[in-house]
Amino acid sequence: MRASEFLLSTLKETPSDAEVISHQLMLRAGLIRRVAAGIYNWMPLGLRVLRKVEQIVREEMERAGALELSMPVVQPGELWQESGRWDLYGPELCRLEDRHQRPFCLGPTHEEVITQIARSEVKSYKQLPLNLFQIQTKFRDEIRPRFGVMRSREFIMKDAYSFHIDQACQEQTYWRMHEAYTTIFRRLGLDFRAVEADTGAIGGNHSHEFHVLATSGEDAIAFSTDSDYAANVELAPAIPGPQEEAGDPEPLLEKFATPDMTTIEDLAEQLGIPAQRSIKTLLAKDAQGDLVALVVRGDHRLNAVKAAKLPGMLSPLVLAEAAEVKQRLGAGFGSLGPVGLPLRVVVDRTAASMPDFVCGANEDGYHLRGAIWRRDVPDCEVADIREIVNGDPSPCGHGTLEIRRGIEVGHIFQLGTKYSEAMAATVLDEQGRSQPMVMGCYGIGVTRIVAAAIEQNHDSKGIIWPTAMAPFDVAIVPLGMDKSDAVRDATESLYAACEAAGWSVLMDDRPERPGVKFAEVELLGIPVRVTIGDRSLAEGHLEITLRRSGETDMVAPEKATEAIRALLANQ
RNA sequence: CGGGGCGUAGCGCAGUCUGGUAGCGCACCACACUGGGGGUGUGGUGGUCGCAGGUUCAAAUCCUGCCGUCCCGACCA
Repeated sequence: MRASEFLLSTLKETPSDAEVISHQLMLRAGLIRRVAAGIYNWMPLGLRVLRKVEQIVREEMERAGALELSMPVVQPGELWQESGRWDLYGPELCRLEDRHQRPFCLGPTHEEVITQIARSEVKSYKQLPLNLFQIQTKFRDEIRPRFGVMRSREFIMKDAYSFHIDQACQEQTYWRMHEAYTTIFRRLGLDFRAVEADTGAIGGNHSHEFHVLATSGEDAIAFSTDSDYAANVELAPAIPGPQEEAGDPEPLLEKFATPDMTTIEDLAEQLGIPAQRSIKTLLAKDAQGDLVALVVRGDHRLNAVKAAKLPGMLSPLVLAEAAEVKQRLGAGFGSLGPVGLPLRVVVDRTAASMPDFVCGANEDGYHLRGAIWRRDVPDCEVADIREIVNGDPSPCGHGTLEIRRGIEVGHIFQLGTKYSEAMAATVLDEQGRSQPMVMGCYGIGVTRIVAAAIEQNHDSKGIIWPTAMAPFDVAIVPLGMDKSDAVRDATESLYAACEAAGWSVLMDDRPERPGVKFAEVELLGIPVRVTIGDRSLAEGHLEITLRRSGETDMVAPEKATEAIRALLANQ
């Protein structure tokens, strides 16, 4: 590709409405342009990247035995009513009517359509298992689209759905997809982790999210320093440290005045009580609307996902209102404690291992010290309800947990028979009995991958593409091409040689100054740059510069393609 | 959905408080110089000042309504 024939729409300045680095760089490099909130054009340069990602995803899905198909973006409301999601999905589902006032929606996902396909095409267990995928535009009317294509309303997703006669077969495909995803992200050249995730409302034995690690990620994930264990922090079990020795003699329970102190920080700052020596008591509602006390150590946070899974609790977790607490218990939020509390009390395992503790006295302006679980709160339940923190022992038994941030780019889970039952997608088994098909579902955020890759791979000059995703493999930057026949000849012959070698090449044949060309190639993040100028040509070589390291090699023109091949293979 | 910010040329912004009929930098076009890191000069193109209504002799500026867009928040006691 000659730059003079391409649409390079780079910006020197950062658009003011872009906050995160990937969004800024995607706009500056001219990969995308905004059309409306959360809706973007993919410009020629950006589309090249997108297509590369899609192609790798497609190849690995096919290698793993999945078949590509294409389902519509516009879907009949009827199908969604059948699955029950027409009423459940909420305003994220963009609904519309056709000219006959029939309900339709823009597909935020395709379970309904795929299930309809399966029930009409698959009649026998002999046709199973079946794994179908598409790379398709989705629309989710997000409350708050943000971060460019990272959380946009219209986006491209690879979604695959598998159908099975039983759970065991589904598990096999599940792990095959796990492997395929691992290969995909490795081929893309991304630093990623597969992490155990919440199986959510649908259930199933497993669910894994694939995260690209980046400090700007929206999700927190925990992983072991010494093993492959990794989990979403929502899910990772919090293991108490070694049990502390009880004081001897046992401390006495003692009430003391704490005027205007209603937070753990107040106690720490004003009375010097370390947060690790106090506990905090939160109140949530159970399914009957009764209050339940949830207790964690002062320096820990409640994990709402874990707490919601306690027997009898509302899910998602609902915390109590201040007014109700005041009325029921006669004390404000900041003065609560488990001692003598006439409620069900659930204590986090780590808090329960404290030999004694400081807590609210259930009376405004007072706290208790010297409280001991066994003696003062004999009827409490103990459970894992806190958020893990850096340095917690790993649940796998090896090493400690480290928390890092990630961008979710893939998610695989087990659907069971939720949709096949709702939509009567059944097959006959070996005994001739009708069975709902067991389903799995596997998604990859294709457009999000592009942004995530930039979050992870950039510097002050711009994007640094992993080679597999780069819009061009090689940039040829001739200097003074219009003035020098030597430069022109060397450039044209290298261009032809690179094309012949099968690389995609951007040849900057524009009459721009060198600084402009260099800055642009660096902003675009093309992995290898070949600079051709009279100066170095006179000394018998071309300059080959790597985007990532900035290193430059001097190479004889006839050895150039060989050198480029080696560099591309190494990137 | 709640709170806040912003809307003036393709991009970044000033001008708004204190009303007088629109400006700067970048980009773009032409020419000249320059020619290995976003160069210099001269001359240009481009704007219903988000939209609608109101106040006024006069509105980018004041008032009202609407729209768009971005950010923050939506469990921590």
